[in-house]
Amino acid sequence: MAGIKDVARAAGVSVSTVSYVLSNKRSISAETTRRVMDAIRELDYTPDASAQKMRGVRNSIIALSMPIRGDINLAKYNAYFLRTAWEAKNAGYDVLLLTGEDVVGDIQRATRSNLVDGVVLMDIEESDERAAKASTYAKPTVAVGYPLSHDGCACVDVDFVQVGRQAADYLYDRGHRSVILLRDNEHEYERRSGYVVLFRESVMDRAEELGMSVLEFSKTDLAHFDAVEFVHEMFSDGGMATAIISQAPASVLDHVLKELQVRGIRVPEDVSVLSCGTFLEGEFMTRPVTEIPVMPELLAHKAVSLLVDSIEGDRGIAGVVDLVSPVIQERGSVLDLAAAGSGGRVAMT
Amino acid sequence: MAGIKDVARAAGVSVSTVSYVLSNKRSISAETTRRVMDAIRELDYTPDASAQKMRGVRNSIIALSMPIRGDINLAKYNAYFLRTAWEAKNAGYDVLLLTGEDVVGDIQRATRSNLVDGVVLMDIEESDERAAKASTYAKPTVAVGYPLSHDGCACVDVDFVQVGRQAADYLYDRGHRSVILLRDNEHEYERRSGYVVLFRESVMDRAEELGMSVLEFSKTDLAHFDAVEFVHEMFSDGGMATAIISQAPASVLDHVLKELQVRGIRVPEDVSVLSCGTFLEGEFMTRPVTEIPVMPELLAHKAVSLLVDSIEGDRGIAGVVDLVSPVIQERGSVLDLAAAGSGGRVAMT
DNA sequence: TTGTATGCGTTATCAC
DNA sequence: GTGATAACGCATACAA
Repeated sequence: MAGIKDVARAAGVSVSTVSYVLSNKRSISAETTRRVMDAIRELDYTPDASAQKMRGVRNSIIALSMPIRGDINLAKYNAYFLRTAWEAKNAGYDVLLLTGEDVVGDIQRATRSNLVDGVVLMDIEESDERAAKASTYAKPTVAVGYPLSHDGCACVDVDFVQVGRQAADYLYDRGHRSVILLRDNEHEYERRSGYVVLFRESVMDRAEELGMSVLEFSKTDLAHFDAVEFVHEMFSDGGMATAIISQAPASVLDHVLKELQVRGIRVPEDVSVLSCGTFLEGEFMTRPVTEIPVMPELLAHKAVSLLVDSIEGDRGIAGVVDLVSPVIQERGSVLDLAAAGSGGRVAMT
Repeated sequence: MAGIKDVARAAGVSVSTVSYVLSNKRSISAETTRRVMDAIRELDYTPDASAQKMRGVRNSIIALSMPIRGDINLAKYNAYFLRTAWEAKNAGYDVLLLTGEDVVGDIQRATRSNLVDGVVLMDIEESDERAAKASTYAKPTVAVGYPLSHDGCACVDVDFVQVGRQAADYLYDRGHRSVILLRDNEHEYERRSGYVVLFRESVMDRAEELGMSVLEFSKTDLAHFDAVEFVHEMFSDGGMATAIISQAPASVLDHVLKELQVRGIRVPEDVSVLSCGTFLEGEFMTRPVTEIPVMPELLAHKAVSLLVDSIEGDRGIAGVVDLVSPVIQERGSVLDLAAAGSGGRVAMT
């Protein structure tokens, strides 16, 4: 490959002139500029990235750590991953993928060797080793998620406590006094209670404050979930519940919708459905479901912005936490009992 | 960050000694080695990647170009993408993601600036600009796919001509003389005829040689596909066909399976189904379908191996084409008419 | 407006 | 077995 010296020779100038033409850091005569640019084109010259970096020029590469687990939800995963990659590129950064086994080691290596300028941690669990060891990384780090230990990095996540409150309030305001909570599968509860558990507790607390009864149903392991049993249990138990708050994956929820349909139970006329902490967009659903979704685009944007700010402003972001307020996505699967009861026909929200 | 000089000072040796301790390129006394290693640990020293690269040490980074199109099939996509990332890491390489708009420019920049050691092109179309311009990249390049112009890069793909022949032969050998070809959607035909069209032509050619009749059905655009119409048309047209060769996405094929089920048409007793060029593993199917799949793992492995060989052996691979032979995946959806007709009960394959 | 010289952190050559 | 130092390609302070 042609180097800056070759360009200089071809253009009949010194190397510094070539460098300055490229960086615009001092004025160069039009004639010289032209000759240099011609030589650059002629030789297909591209500055060597390593040499530039050694002179303190930024890499513009961020590491994206995304462990490949067996049980990931691809749709949700991609929503985060693709969007983060997009945001990074949009901010002028390339993305170095870190998917290895030795996650922490890889990140340490990539940051300490100055390979990357910053790190984004994806698919965060409650006890996330990557986040816990963030202070050992040599570059600013942002976690998309809210792990327990996060001293060394910034965190960006949906405020799941608010999601819980909002879910309870939303149903209460529409006249619901008895609901069923279809929990995420137990595996998730064990692993990433970070948000799964926060949400549950928040729902329960708020419901108690409001005097709303909540029945929990938790046998939602994807492989063994039995929608028939769920619907049966739900309606046999006094049949009090007027709404389902679902925290389960789209496929599980859809099984429930199908079973309801089979049994002639209408949504939302006979039972309302509200999905929380999910990302139903793009999933196939028997019918649209009102949801308080996680926000991949927003979180990805915030994470990358925060990181880039830190990189370019040389500001530390360790310990920063940005919890974004949930936004309900109405899709007509929740009935307003108050309105419906007060005369007119069913009022969808 | 601590540099090699700091380590040298801390260990009371010269920088070259430190370097040699790390590289094992000359014998160092045990005592010196110990002192140096201690200092390295003490200072958390990691060599600077750029400085190393300037001295000719390889980066161990490969670029992975994967354009994010709106209509990608995520499951299939991920199978390729994740596997390629895995293979790369396994070969000791990090992966730099290139998802931008200006694909060719990005690859040129990344290769010419020595940012990466090689390039893998994913999701190749028939007329793929990235592949066509591969000779302008400064590093070896492998395309996973088989584009028309590929002078500058190596190509790795399934041999779709063989897939077509094999599909025809497979059904013919089992007594089928009249089949329906459920084509991939027209959009794919326009865009990536690279393999979609190759396959179709091969099926048609081979069928003609064998004297097997093939009826084409092509209204398979995901959004508008009408399984009811398809099944109706299929069985109203004289009802000759005993098998379906499907080139359609999993979701489309599954609609067909469901419709067949609804109409009481059994698979494979009443009609056989063979899916080609798909990747049904992991997709939800009403019933298992015998398939001649694309081979993400194998192709990813071949692509990365080829690339790494080229990088580490400094061998050129431009123009190399590796077309792998298809392997049929039997899942009992094709009936052996010959065996079934010759006495015994249905023989599944 | 342009050229010369230095140094970034490392590896490898040469000297001891 | 170990140390001093040139060179990698570039950006910039300093000269002119």
